[in-house]
Amino acid sequence: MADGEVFSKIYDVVRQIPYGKVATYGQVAELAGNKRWARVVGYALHLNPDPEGIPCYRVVNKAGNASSAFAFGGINRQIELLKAEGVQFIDGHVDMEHFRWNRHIF
DNA sequence: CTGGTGACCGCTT
DNA sequence: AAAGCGGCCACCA
Repeated sequence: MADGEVFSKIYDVVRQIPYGKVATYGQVAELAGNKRWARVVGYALHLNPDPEGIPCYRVVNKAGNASSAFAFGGINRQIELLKAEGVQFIDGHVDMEHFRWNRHIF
């Protein structure tokens, strides 16, 4: 599988996101290898080949706001799922100050 | 086959 | 300090 090596890493990183935490596209991209892949991360999640194994709803932009193109039944659905995990929201955006996945880069 | 886009972010000036 | 631009991957027309 020479094609999709980056995608595989992105999916792997997203799967490593713990329960009750959220990660940003840039952070996932950075953990995947390069920060510039943030855009690729968005596309990778857009494909979302395994929504059950890849909690793309735990991935939000740096602003802490969910993507407007969320396709899980509505943008609200993602917020509801995150709230169900205990993630706090401030004025409609995630409290990145305390719920951002604090993971250090290898 | 080529061009352009997309759920984004960091860096440079 | 603020604003603007580019960049990487894969898929569609």
